[in-house]
This record gives sequence, C-alpha cells and structure tokens, in this order.
Amino acid sequence: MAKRESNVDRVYEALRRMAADFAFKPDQRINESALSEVLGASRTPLREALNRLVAEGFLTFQNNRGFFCRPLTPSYIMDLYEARVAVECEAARLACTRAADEDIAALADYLNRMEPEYESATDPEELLAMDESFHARLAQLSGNSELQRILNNLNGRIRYIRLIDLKRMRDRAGGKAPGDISAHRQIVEGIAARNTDAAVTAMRSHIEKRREEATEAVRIAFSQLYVPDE
Amino acid sequence: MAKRESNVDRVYEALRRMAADFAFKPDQRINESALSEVLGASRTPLREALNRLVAEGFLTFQNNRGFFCRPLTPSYIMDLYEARVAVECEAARLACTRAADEDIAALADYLNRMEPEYESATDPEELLAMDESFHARLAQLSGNSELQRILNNLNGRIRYIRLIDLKRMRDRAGGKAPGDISAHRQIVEGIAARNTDAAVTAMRSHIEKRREEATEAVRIAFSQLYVPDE
DNA sequence: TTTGGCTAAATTGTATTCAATTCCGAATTC
DNA sequence: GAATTCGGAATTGAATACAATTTAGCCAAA
Repeated sequence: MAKRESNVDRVYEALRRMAADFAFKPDQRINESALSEVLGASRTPLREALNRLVAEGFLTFQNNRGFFCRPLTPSYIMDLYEARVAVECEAARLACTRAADEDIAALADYLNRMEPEYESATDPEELLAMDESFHARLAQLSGNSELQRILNNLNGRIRYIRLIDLKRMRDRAGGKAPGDISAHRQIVEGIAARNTDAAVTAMRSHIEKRREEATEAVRIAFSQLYVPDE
Repeated sequence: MAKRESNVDRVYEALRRMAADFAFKPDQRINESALSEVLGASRTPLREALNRLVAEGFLTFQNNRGFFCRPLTPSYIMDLYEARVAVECEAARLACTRAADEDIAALADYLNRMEPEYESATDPEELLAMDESFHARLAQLSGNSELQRILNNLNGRIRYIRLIDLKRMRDRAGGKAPGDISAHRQIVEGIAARNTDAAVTAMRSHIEKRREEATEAVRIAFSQLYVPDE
C-alpha cells in the first residue's frame, strides 16, 4: 500500500489547475501561508511546486516579494502561439521524414474514431482535451521528446485562454463550438503522403488561425477578469 | 546596502555552473545534504533551486529517491539540436518580417566588431559565449520573448556538450577552434534582404552541421566521463 | 490634503527538526 | 555459493520556528 504520489506533486497539479481556472488573477500576488492552508500542505512543499511553475513560465517571482501570477497580455499570448508554430511545424516536418507508416495510420484512425465525439461534444473542456491530445500525438510522431515537452508546456499556458475562446464561440454559435477536425485531417494526410511542405503549411495555417481567435479572446478576458465578482 | 540577490538564486547559478562543468556525472544521484554543505546553504533553498532545474530539464527527479543528473545520450543531444532548429528557424522567419532595419544593421555591426576577436580567440568558453550571444541576439530580432526563453534554456543544456566539442576541435586543429562566422553572416544577410527562405535555410543548415559534430562529441564525452579520475 | 518617516503587522527566507522512506550490508536460508 | 530477509544507517519529505524583509497604517509636519 505504497504512497506513490508525493505531496509536492499533488500541490503542483492543484496549482496548475487553479491557474487554468483563473484562481489567480494576472499580476496578483500569491500569499504562501493562505495558499498552503487551502492546499493542506506546509509552505515547504508549496514553495517547491511554485518554483517549478516559475521555471515553466506559469508564474513569476521577485526577491523578498514572492510569487505572482503572470500578467496576461495579447502580446504574451501571441508569443506563445508563435512558439507553438515553431515547435509543431518542425515536429510535422520530422514526422514526415521518420514516422513509421503504421504510427501515422494509427493517428489517422484516432482522428476517425474521435470524429463523432468531436462533432457532438459541447463541453469546451472536452473539446480542448481532444484537440490537445491530437497535437500531442502528432508531436509524438516526431520522435523528439524535447519538442513534445516544450509543446506540453506551451499548451498548458495557452489552455485557459483557449477555454475562454471556446466558451465564447459556443455562446455565440448556439451551443456548438467548432472542432476543426478537417484541418487536422489535412495535416495527417500531408504526413502520410510524406509531403513535408503540405504538412507544414497546413500546420502553420491551422495554428495561425487559432492564434487570431485567441488574441482576440485575451482582450475579452481582460474585461471579464476585472469585473469585481464573477 | 541592500542584498539584491537571494540565496536560492546564488545556489541556482552555482548548480548550473556545476552542471556545465561536469560536477555531476550523467545519471548520478545528487546528495542534498552534502551539496548543501558545499554550497553553504541549507537544504531548503537548495531544494528550491533543484526543483527549478528539474522543471528546466537540467535534472530529473524521482519520488523519495531525490534528484539525478540527467542521463546523457546521443539521442538526447539530437533532440535538443532539433528543438533549436525549430526555435531558431522560426525566429529567423519572424525577424525577416518584422525586425527593424536598424536592429538588423546593429546585429551585422556586432558581427563585424566581433570578427577579430572571433578569429583570434582560442579559449573554447570564450568562443562559445560569442556564438551563443549571436544566436541570442538574433532571437531578439524576432521580438518573441518565448522563443528567446526556450532558446536560452536549450543552449544552457547543450552548452557542456558544445564545450567538449570545441575543445576536441581545438586539440585536433592545433589550438584553433573554428568560429563559423561566415555562416552567421549569411543568416544576417538573408534577414537584411528580407529573404525569408534564404535566412531560414542558412539557419537550418548551420545548426544541423553543428548537430552532427555534437552528437559525435557525446560519444567521446561518454568515454571521457567514465574514466576514473580526470 | 499631502508628504515623510516611524512602528507594528504581515510576509517571505532559511535553518532546524523529526518522520517516512530508501539504501546497504550482514546474517540466514536454501 | 546465490538469493533473501532483516535491521540499522543514510537520505529524503515536510512541518515548524525564527530571522530578515517588506508592507501598511498611523501620526506629525509642511
């Protein structure tokens, strides 16, 4: 009956979730004592987890002043998306040259199996999870664990903006958020055909389209965030 | 007379330097008590610094077993270089479309001013610092701080391999390590001409050439590392 | 009212302490 | 002789305690 997961892991995961749920407002100072009480751990493991999050870019830190939620600006989100373009396009390129046929086929399969769920899903979190899962699997095809790691980090930081974006779309489009599965399929087809240019181009335009939506969403997020209690 | 730098910062920097100097052998377990004594700090700030390094990919961590130096394998180095290609090519692309003419000119200037030093330098650390500085400045031209951040992290982890590589070259080539300043110039010229394809292609081939050398160097590093005392 | 500085409270920084777990070697068994 | 188990030593995990620093409120003076 071994305890597999340490306290700091638990705290770390909780913090990431809190960050994604807007528990911290951008630029807000984080009170260690209060937070440690909420999370049921002492300040020691809490600070270790916070340091990890700083290194990963989720939070910032100032000497003798403590930890802060990272400020949220359109240009920050823009940067994250541009970094995603860099990482994912190269991943697609590498996948074209070295992924095994069967692994590519498996990804195409996954896309097909997911399609019904994709079309019917209305929950933004669910949609987002599926979308991220696709991109993560594609990065896996590159066989490069650094690219996977960086992408995972970027997605973690983009996530809450995307959630806002998806919710906004759902509300405007009457309960239906757009799962752009055709763009995904186009990318996989490019890779399956070992057509590097086609795959990379499809990937680039896919992410850049999302970027436009997301930077717009940030502006709206701003206003939502600074409404007193909501 | 304020103390500007915290202990954990100092410890963190010391650890990064130690990692670059082979103070830890790949896969070696890190003893917290012993290390904290060496660094003149208690385990609390040490562990905070170690957690940062884990999040940055310099070290690994296992529950209840502690921190380990990251294993060093050819495929790991390969991954890092491929990630660099992704980041730096995109940075070059962005620089082409949005860098100010004067900033590009400033980088070209920097290259010219550095050339004599570049040609005369024999100290691998000095050469490496100049090379990294160039790449960092180029990334700055992209205006994207995430790309800069990721590149900085990758370079930090690649650094000690490159040092081995440069030392090996120096020893073989009779005291002269090759500063490939012409490749750098070619990249800058591509950007100055706003010729995206030329700049990106030059960047890609520049890094990939380095990658070949470095993965070779890893194999040699292996053998050097496991010689008893050296 | 505003500014400056002083004090007290709050908060962060780090050492220390002790509990929990893993590690390692010696004794035991097969 | 090899594998196994057991117990103590070493190491990590986390809470607590206290020092250092920052923050906030207050009062006085301009």
